[in-house]
Amino acid sequence: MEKKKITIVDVAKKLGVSTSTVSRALQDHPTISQNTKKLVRKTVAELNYSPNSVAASLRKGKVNSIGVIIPKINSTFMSNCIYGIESVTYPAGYNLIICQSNENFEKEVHNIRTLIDSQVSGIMLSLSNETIDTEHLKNVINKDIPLVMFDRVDESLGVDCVVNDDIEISKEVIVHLANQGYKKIAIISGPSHIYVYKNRLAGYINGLSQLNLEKNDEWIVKGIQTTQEAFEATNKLFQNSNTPDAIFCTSDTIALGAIQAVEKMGLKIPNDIGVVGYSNDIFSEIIKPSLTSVEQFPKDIGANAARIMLDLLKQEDTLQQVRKMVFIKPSLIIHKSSVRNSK
Amino acid sequence: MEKKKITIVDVAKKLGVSTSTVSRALQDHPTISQNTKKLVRKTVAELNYSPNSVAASLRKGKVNSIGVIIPKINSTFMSNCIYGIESVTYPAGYNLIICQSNENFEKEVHNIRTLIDSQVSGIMLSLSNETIDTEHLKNVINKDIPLVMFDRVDESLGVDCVVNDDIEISKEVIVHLANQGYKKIAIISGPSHIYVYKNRLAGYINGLSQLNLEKNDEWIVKGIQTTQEAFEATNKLFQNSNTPDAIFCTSDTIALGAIQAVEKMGLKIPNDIGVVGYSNDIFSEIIKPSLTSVEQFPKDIGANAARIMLDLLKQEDTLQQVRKMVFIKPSLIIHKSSVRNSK
DNA sequence: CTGTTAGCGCGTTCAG
DNA sequence: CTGAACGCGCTAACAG
Repeated sequence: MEKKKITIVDVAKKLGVSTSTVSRALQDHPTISQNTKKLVRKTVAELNYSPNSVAASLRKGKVNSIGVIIPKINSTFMSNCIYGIESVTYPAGYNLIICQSNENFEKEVHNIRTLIDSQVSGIMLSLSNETIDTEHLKNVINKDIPLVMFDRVDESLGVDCVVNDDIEISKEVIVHLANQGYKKIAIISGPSHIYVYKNRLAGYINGLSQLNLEKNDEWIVKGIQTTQEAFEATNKLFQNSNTPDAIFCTSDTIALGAIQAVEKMGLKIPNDIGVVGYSNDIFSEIIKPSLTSVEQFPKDIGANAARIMLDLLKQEDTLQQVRKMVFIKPSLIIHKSSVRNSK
Repeated sequence: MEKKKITIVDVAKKLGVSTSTVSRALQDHPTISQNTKKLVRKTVAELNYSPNSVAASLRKGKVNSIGVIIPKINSTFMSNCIYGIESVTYPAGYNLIICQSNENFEKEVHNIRTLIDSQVSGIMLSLSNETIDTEHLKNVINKDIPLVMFDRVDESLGVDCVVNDDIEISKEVIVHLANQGYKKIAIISGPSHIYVYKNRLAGYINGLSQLNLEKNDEWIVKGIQTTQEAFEATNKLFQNSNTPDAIFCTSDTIALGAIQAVEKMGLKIPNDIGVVGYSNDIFSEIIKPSLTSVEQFPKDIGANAARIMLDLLKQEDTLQQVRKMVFIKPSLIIHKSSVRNSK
């Protein structure tokens, strides 16, 4: 029971017109009479014809899809980036082909190849953790395929990027803590080869300098990822003779471990120790004391990256060599963990 | 500065062979000599040629992508479904074209149209909240495009479905509460036209009957979605003369509102009132008391749905009329909110 | 083992 | 306002 695919030819035959007439009618071409258009639409509906966009793409040499490569889709941050991207690309008539690198370099390279072969109009990318070599991206650039990076970017490639303004907001965290009377601020951060952690640390150091606060290498802990690691790191932090009175944690996961350790030591948050997290997970408000945290705007990051992509897609011919770097400013959500009752 | 696209013709010319030889070599066709294959690969690399898969698709009448339509990508549940889908489809060589309906019926219909036009090999779908009419899906079925539904499904369409075993686990929730000595169990649930809530409610009623527990229409609250609504609903629940001693909330969002209301009334969880949530959000463990909740396995749902899709894609010709309904059993994660110190 | 030929379904000149 | 004819880039008969 083979079902024959109905093509534009079938529509044309049934109506006794040429295929070009049908094609034009479907695209609302101005030189086709209203009457013919109506007839065509009617026949299309009757035959339940759907245009083959693969054929159209081949003919036009253009595909209406944008490829997106992200490390993992099942993270709040990334899925919200996609959400933001889609909110911009959908109204513009583009489909999204979404690929995961799974933090794997080989897969990222493979994804790039597939997207190039699929003739996507452009590629939006957030790098995998493993990616150091970017030869595969140079290939994209060579082929003149518009490329926009977001969040996990490589600035050195000279492509448009959209990122969190991690440095600025981290400075702001320090200012906030200083305003609350904390003077000895430690940081527990993630691996420094990752773009975002590097910047959060930079903002911290920057903030300390600006406010002339004490800087102490023992108060700078890097490479922490899990709550458990953060718990241990915090304990170690308080084994020094000179102990901090506040901790800036560059993720909420880290903050959770820090809080557990601090409470176990019998110290009170926020009066003895101030704690600030990063990413404003759902639980920040719910835990006690509620956690001051940095809220990011992944939807805006995605939407901005998508807007740049659409611009790139429009100009295309005019090879203006402008390069954009967009910084999305996160906000500091102040809760109880960093607000002293009496300063 | 037009960059000329290099095609298979360019490769063939440079090598002095025919295009078919190149085509076959690239597909590792058995009748091509090893030597020619090596030569072709070399030339392909030199010219930086990438095959145009749009043209190949048109020729073959087959596209190696699967369309996925979900209500919203930025939910833990859905993004994990996608993760599960991708983990199965990627190794099989398929791309995912992901569309969001945004809980909007019109957009869902539009998405379906786009995917059909794109000639996707198959469509995987989780319905929008708004969707009641399923004419657009009948169109997919008519065109013999493999269709698999997951989570938010419509059983009446006769297509393969993968869902949570909501009924079973909800019964289990009731059994657990009964074991803890709760006898007057209320339910606060979402809109009943949504598949999952309908089933959770069914499981609840089923469980009560099975255990011969008191049934009371005043203890059945439907149509609740936000924490705020749950807060109010809980208050109302306790204005009756006959008040419950446990509440089964069919989402953690609802549970949060219920807990707030109960605590405000001065009742103690779990001794006065037991509370169970659904979905085991990250915060369930963190809040105090920690929340007993149902953990779902979205990755498994996605992976199973994807496996069915691949099967469908393989058989295709053999029109076996088998229909599958796969139930993924969630687990009950028992925390403090439902475990009485003294029964 | 390789070349020749035809055509997938559509959009777009160029003629009327 | 409409039709005829060509070709986008590739694969798959059919022939050698």
